[in-house]
Amino acid sequence: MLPAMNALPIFESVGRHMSISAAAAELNLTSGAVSRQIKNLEQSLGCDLFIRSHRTIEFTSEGSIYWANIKNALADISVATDEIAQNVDQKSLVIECPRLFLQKCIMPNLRDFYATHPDIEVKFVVTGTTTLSEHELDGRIIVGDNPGKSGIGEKIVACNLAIVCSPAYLENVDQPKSITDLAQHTLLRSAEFTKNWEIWLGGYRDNIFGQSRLIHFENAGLELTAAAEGLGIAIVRLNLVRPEIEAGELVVLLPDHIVPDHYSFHFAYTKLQSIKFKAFRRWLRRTLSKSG
Amino acid sequence: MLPAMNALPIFESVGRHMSISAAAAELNLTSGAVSRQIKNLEQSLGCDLFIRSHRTIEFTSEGSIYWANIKNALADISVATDEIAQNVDQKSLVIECPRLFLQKCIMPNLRDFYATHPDIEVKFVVTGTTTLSEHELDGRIIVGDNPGKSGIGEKIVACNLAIVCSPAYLENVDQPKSITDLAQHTLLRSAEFTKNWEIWLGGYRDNIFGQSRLIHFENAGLELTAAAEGLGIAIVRLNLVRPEIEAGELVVLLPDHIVPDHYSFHFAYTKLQSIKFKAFRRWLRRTLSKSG
DNA sequence: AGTACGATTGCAAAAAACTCAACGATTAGG
DNA sequence: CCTAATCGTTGAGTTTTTTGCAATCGTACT
Repeated sequence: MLPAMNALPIFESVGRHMSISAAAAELNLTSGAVSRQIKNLEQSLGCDLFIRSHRTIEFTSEGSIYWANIKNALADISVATDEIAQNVDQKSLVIECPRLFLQKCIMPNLRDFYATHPDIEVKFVVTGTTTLSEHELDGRIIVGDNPGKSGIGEKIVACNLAIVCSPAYLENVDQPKSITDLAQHTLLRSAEFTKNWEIWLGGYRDNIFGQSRLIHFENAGLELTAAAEGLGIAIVRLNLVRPEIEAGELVVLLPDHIVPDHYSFHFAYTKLQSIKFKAFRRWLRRTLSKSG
Repeated sequence: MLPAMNALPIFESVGRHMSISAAAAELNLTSGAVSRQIKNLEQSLGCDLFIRSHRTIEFTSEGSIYWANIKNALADISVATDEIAQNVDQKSLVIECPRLFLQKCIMPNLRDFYATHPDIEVKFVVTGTTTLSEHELDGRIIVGDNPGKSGIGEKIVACNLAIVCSPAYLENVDQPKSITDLAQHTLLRSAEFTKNWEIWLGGYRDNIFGQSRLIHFENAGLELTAAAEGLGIAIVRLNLVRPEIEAGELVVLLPDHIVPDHYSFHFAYTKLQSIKFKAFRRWLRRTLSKSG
C-alpha cells in the first residue's frame, strides 16, 4: 500500500529535525501546513508517527521504523533522479528590474533567498542598462502592467507615488498644503522616470511645471539622496522609502494625494516548467507580500 | 533532488503497462491526467522518459533506468508502509442502501469495483432490514436529502419517479392519456415505498386512490415483476428500469409527468480520513454519474 | 500569574490535479 | 482509397488538495 507520496519528504524532514517548525522552515512552508501533512499521513496509515508532548515531538516506535525506511527510499529516489536529470536549470536565472527596486526590495532580502535556495543562481539586470533579447531573460519586473505582451504578468507589490522631502527642507519654506502650493517649491526630478511627476500632478502639470524650480538628476537614487539632503521635494514610490520615512529622514507631503501604482512580474508561460524559476517566483511573491 | 512525488506511482504504472491508457484504467484516472503527469515529470527532470510513436510508447534509455529505480523505491515504501500501517481500514466498509438501488445500480457494477480495489471489502445492508446503530455504518444511500443530520450529504444520481407498465397490459385496456385516466386502471404498490404514488399523484391522490384498483406487494422488486407480467401500472424510479425500458419490457406512461428526485449519499466528516472509504466514494460517484 | 514558544485548527485563498471534449496521427478494415 | 477506430495529447473549466494566515491551546519558564 502506498501512502500519500507528497507527504513523505515532509515526514522525512520533520523526523530529521524532530521539529515541525524547523521542517517548515527548511521546506519553505508554514508550520500549519507541515502539521497537517503529518496528521494526514498518520490518519491514512492508521497509526501515530509522533508523540506530541509539551512543545516537542518524538517518534513513536512505528514512526521511528517508518522514518528510517522512508529516508532510505527517498535517498534512492533522489539518487536515481540525479542520475538522469539533466539540469535544464543549470544556467542561472536572469531577471530584469528597475534599479531602485533592486536596491530597496531585492537586495535586502537576497541573503534569505540564497540561504533557502543555495542551488539557484539569479542574475539581476537593471532595466535599460543592457540590451538583452527577450529569450535571454527569464523574467522582468516593471512598473504597471505590461501591455500587449504574451505570457504571464502578475502584480507583485504596490508602489504608490507620493512626494517627500526632508524635515530640514521644511525649516526654510512653508509646508505645502495643496498641489498648487508646489509652484513655490523646488521639485527634484530624475531622468529614469520622467513621467512620475506628470502622472502625480495630473491636470496641474502645466501650471506647476511652469512656475516651480526643477532640479534634474540622472537617476532616482540621486533624486532620493538630494531629497534627504533637503534640496527639495522628490517624487518617490512609497514602498521604496519606508525605512527613511520611519527613521524620520523623509516626510510625506500631501499624504491625501497618493497615486496608486504597482510593480508587476512578467515572464513566458514556459518558464513555469522550470523548478528553479518557480522557486524564485514563489520567493519573490512571498517576500514582497510581506515587506511590501 | 526529489521529483514530484505523486507522479511516481503513475510513472511506475505507465512503465509497467507500457501504456498511458492502461495505467489510467488501473489508477482510475483519465488518460489525459496520466499523460500530463508524465509530461510534467519529464519536464521537471529535463529529459524524456518515453518515446512517443504511432499509438504506443516505449522507454528512452533514461526512462528505462529511472523506472527500475523508482519501481524498487516504491516497493520499499510500500513494504515499509504495510509494516506499520495497522489497517484501521481492515474491517470492511458497511453501506446502507435501498434494495432496488442495490440490485439495479450497485450489483451490476460491483465486479468492476472489486477488480480495481481487490483490497477493499464492502458490505451492503438493505435499508430497513437491520437495526444498525449510526456508528456501525460507514455510509448511507437514501432517496432525497437527509434532513437534520450532521455530516456530509451529496446527491449522487437522479431517480425520477415515473409510471410504467408492460406492453401486454396495454393490449387489454385503453392507454391512459392523463392522470385522471388512471382511475380506470390497476395500480401496483409496494410496502417499501408507500409514498411514491402519493408524491407522484400530488393533488389527484385522493381522487385516484378512491376509484382505481390497487394491488399491494411486499417490496418494490415484486411490484416491478408484476408490472413486467402485465398485472398493472407500477411506479418506479426511472433510472432503475432503464434496461427493461430499452428492452421493450416496460413502457413509460404519461412521460410528460415525471417527478424529479434523487439518491444521495450520507456519511460522517471523519470518514473522509479513510483511504478505503474515499476510494469507495470516488467509485460510487463516478460509476453512477456514468450509468445514471 | 504572565509570557513565550511550539503545535494545532478554522477559514479563505492559491495551486495542483482532474475531467471533458476536441484533436492529431496512425492503423485496420471495407 | 476512404472510413472507422484507437491511443496519446491539449485547451478550458471544474474540483480537490494544499497552503497561509491568524487565532488558540497547552505547557514551561520567569
